Amino acid sequence: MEEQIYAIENQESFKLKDIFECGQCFRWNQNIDGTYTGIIKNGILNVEKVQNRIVFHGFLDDDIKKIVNKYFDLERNYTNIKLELSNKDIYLKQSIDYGSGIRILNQDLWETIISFIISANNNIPRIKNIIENISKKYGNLVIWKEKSYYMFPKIEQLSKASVQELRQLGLGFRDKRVFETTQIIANKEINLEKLYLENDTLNLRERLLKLPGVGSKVADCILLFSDLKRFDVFPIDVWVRRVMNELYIKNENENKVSKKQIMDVAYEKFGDLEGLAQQYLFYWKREN
DNA sequence: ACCCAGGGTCGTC
DNA sequence: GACGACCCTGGG
Repeated sequence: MEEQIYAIENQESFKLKDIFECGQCFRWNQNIDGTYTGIIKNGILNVEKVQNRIVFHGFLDDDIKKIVNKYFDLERNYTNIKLELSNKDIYLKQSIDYGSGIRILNQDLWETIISFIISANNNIPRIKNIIENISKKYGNLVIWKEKSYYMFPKIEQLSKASVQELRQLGLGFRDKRVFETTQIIANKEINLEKLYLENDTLNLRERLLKLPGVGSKVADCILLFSDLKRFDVFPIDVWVRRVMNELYIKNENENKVSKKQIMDVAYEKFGDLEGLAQQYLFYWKREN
C-alpha cells in the first residue's frame, strides 16, 4: 500500500454525487468537507472536485492513474453517448439532464456479485450496513491517516463464514444465498476469471444466473456495474418498473406489466445503450 | 404501536 | 406465468 495523488482537468460527466449516489455502489461515503471516500479492491480512495479539477488521493496497492482510469471508466466518451441517448427520447433526455454527471463504475466482479445478492428486497442504508459488517468481520484492516478501513473480504476469506455467522451480521434470508454462492466461486465450480473470456452477453448472463441469489435483476446489475461492463442489459427493480410504466407502457396496474414487456420496450427505445438509459431513469425517478 | 416497502429470488402450483 | 414467503430496518 502506498500513498499517491493524481488529478485530472475538465473531465466530462463527472459529478461526485451523481456517481456515488446513483445506486451503483455501496462503499462510498461523503465526508464533512464534501469529498467522498471509498473502499475499493485496491485500497482506499478519496475524491474531491474543485471547479474543473478532480483530485484523487489514494492509499493503494497499484499505480493510482491506472486504477482511477479503469475504475471510473475514463476512456469512455460520455458526451457522445448522452447525446445519442438524448436524441432517442424526450423523457430520457430529461433524466440525462438531471443525472448528467453519472459515470458507471468498473467495480470488482466478486464484490459486485455478493453486494447485489444482498440488495435483494432490501434498502440502500441496510445494504451498506451489511456490507460494512461483512468487511469488518472477514476483510483486512487498513489504517490510513490514523483511520481504520476494512477491505471487502477476498473469496477465500468469506468462504470461512458459516450461514449462522452471516445471519448474525444482519443478512436475513440472504445468508444462505451468500454462503452457497461463495462456496461455488471458492471451489471454482464457477471460475470468475473465465467469465471475462465470454463475449456474448446473454451467455454470460446465463452463467451468472446459476449462482444462488442471482436472478434476472441482480445478474443485470452485475453485468452493468462490475468490470464485466455490459450496457446491453436492463435491470428491472420497483423504481424502473414504475418509471417505465408511467412513461411508456401506461398500464393501470404496474404490477401487471411483465418483465419481458418492459425489456422489449427498453430495447426498442434505447437499443444497446439500454443499461445506461436505465441508470439515468432510475436515478431521476428515485430522487424526484 | 402499527404498517409498509425496500435496487428480488425461490419454491410451488 | 402467477402467487406467497422470506429477515430486517427506517420512515410514515
